[in-house]
Amino acid sequence: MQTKILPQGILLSEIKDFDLKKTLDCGQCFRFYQNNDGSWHGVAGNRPLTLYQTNDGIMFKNITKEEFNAFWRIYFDLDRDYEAICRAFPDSVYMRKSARFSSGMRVLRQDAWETLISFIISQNNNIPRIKGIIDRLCRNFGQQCGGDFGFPSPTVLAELDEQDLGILRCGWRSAYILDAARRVSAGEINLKEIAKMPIDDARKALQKIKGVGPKVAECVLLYGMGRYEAFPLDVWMKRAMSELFPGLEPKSFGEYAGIAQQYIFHFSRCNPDCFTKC
DNA sequence: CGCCAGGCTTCTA
DNA sequence: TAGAAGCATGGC
Repeated sequence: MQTKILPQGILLSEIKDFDLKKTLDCGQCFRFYQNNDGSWHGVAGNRPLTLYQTNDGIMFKNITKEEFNAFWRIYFDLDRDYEAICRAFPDSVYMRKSARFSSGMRVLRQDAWETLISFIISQNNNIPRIKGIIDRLCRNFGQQCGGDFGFPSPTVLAELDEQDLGILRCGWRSAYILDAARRVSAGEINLKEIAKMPIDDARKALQKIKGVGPKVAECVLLYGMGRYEAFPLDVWMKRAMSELFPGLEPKSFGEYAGIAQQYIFHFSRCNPDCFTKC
């Protein structure tokens, strides 16, 4: 991996396994959108970013090398060798198909709070609407940063009530958002502590929040706490496990099971005919 | 228009 | 303690 400082920003080259579309459009984050010119724009926390793929590599527009190294390099998990991780996955036809189909996708290291709220919103919902609700959440209650809006803090949301959240049009999820905000804001739930706990303790701690069950907790651990052994099982993954990986369980996929999960999720969503028709 | 969405809580047997 | 109903909203 090499970085070059150019007038437009930081150009990242000689990087293996980094595909922007697969990474930003696979249902792990909800704040990035593709522009008409093919570039991507989004916000993580309070940091906006525009980036695009060129013949020479990936351009991170208008940022300093310091910001790249201190934040985006970690966010995009650029120091991990995905090829080596793939070699350690179980020897299975559908594992190989999933890894090949999804190659270039990286599992992001997002903020735990933002991930918690995002996946509370995601339940029994579809991705376009999830993105819309999160956009309204940030526009109405987030801090303005340039032309964008950051993700609102727990303390800001904890002061609101269900009427205030009506503007989100997120239905019954607003009670869950408020419960999470109040507990985190009060220190009753400490996300930094939870991130370091043994994983079963962390799961239990997260599920104390209203509206957080096994699936949402697993997503927070994987996408928001860098716990790569976490393995979210949604309806698609449950089906994939029983039909494509009979006899295997999350643990069978090892230390980086979460990456395997993301590959399999993407593969099976894009190829629903891989399941036996009945 | 009707079905369904990266589930969870609550109710019922 | 397992299984199903109910949940608000809108994308397709």
